[in-house]
Amino acid sequence: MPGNSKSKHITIFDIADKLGISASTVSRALKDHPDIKTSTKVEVKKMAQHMNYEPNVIASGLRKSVSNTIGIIVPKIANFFYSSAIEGIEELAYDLGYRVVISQNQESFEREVENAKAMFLGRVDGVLASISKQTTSLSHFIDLQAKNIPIVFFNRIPKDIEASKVFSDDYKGAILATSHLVRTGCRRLCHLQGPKQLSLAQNRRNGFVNAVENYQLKVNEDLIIETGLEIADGYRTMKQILDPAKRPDGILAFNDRVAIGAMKAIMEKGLQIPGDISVIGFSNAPEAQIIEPSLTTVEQSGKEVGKRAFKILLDRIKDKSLPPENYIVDTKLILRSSTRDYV
Amino acid sequence: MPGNSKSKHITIFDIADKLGISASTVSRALKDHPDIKTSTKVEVKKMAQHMNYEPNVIASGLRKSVSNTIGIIVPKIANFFYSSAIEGIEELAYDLGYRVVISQNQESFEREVENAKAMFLGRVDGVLASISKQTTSLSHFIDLQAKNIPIVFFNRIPKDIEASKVFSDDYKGAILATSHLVRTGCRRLCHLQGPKQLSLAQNRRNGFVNAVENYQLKVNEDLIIETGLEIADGYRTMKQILDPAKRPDGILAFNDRVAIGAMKAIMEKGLQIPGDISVIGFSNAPEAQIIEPSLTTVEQSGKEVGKRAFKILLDRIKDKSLPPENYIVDTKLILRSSTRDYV
DNA sequence: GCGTCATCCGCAATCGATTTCTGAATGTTG
DNA sequence: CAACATTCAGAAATCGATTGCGGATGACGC
Repeated sequence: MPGNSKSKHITIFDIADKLGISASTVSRALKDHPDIKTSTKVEVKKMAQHMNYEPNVIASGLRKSVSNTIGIIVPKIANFFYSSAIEGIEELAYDLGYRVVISQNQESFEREVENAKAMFLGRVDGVLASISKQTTSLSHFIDLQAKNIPIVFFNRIPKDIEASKVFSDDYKGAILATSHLVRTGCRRLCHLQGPKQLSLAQNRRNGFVNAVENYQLKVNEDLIIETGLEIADGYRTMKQILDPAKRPDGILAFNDRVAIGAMKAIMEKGLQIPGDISVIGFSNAPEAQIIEPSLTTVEQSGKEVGKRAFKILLDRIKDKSLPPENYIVDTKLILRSSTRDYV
Repeated sequence: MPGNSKSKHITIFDIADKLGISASTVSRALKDHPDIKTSTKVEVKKMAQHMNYEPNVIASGLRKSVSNTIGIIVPKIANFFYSSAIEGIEELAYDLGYRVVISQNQESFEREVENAKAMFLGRVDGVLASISKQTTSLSHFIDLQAKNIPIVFFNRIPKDIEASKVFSDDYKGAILATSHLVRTGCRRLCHLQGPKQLSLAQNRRNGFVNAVENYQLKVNEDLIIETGLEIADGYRTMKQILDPAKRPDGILAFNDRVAIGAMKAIMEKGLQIPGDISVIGFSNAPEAQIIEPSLTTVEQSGKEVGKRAFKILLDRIKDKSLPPENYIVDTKLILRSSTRDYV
């Protein structure tokens, strides 16, 4: 318990009084302003330390109109990809003295609009956002930009907006995965596609289609089916196409959870994975290693995406005139047991 | 694009000028101060809306010395329990106009101390914290309290501190789980115990021991083994006790991940779950439903814990004189396929 | 001895909202 | 119509740090 901590905060005035100098000198001394001579600086710093001075970032922020805070908008925090991304962002931000405030849109457009507004009210210095699956209009983000708050979109990115974007190479990932299915003997390929509005769903689909065509195989439109994001969605959708006559022998799912749902449906039918049907997911979520057989999947590092997005945002906070920048985080295929070996 | 949005923020002075009144009147009118007559209030509010005025929370916070921000310290965001807790907290906080800033201690004591300090610097109105597994000293939290910042600990709670605490009923959960093992025929019971410093590990252990004793069974100290938090820990530890002579027939693991590691080790040996060995986890993480056989586990709702903790914190932010309050969130056993049915 | 500079530091304004103090205008009562 | 109460609203101080401008001091040259 050092000294007289009267629950009152120490200010630069307190230091100034103690030293018989002015607050402005204290302020300058503390930040090594050249106008202040070294001996004074030393004295001030010593006293500041002695008095346990901690600058009030609120006051400083008011004056400088910065908050040293960045805002994150994600669909749902309790989702491995997003919590990983946040983890990555927080790590970097923390070391640079930035605070990270979080809000979730819960896949709701209205909520996302509110989130964006709250970010403005909170005077964040910049925003990292992943849009909800409902989002079509972007005016809430454009408003933010108009107020000179830089935005970097990550993972779930909107198309029609001039802004920096960071996302995984879904297209390449889908190509890799689909090619692997073909090269390990699959011929009737199926894609359990994600919500159409999401550009990453489109990219995965395009990768799938192009890879199939590359191998001179027929793209069976009946086997490209839009589904949801959850295990139940994969399960339900898969059940519909397990009819022996038309069933696929290789599946690229929109994500790992959908893949797992599909696997459950397949195994329930008594079919073998990968013997009868190979399955590949997307994300490399923790569940992918748990399911039996373990799930071959396209790895997307949420942490890496988050970090990249943060770096790009930081540059734009420091220099608002920088043009938008896109960054595509590499993906790779993680081979596990839900696909066959090469023949 | 409404009007002249010169990227300059609208202030109460701008409104005052436009209306030919003073800023103080605007301030009062906007918050329905009785000194202001209704007609003025209406005018001011209309103009505020018209000019797209948004109060500057930084400035208001500086004056009122509040930040409408609460801080959360967790070990790791990308962990289902914590991300669920944060999700719950954020939901409540958002609707009440509180911002949520997050930092993770990464299971490091030093980092936690820094986190706590950063919370103070950021002038948060209150803190929700889960301590790292390394934490023994608590002076960083006591400092925070001394500065009049209320703290509510959740889940990972320290013992020796006068503060509000919210945690799951680990003791009861362990009793329920252990009793279930006994009642479904297990006789040689094993507990893969979590890090000793964590009080929740102690509570689970105590529940386990007491339940075993309740059934007049012998508590085999060799089968109470301290392990880590991860799949690999469960796997490694389990392997050591699969010696046919001494192997257990029922296991209560510290958490689901440890349980899953243990299951992998058991199945690798060719043993049946639950035929030869029953396994119960703790948490009801998403992985518990994925593993085959699906894992019987003690459910702990991170969301519920987070919400409770936030409510208690909020009360203490509003009235700093409130005494500490403890809340124990109920747990229940989720029966799945890693345990036998009743005979 | 006086002007010129450089060095060092303080005054006061500023950021935007809030709040205390104060006073003017209006209304009420005898 | 005087005396007093009530209503309403402005001026200015405040929160704490920052910063443009300028004052004070001393060194130096001519």
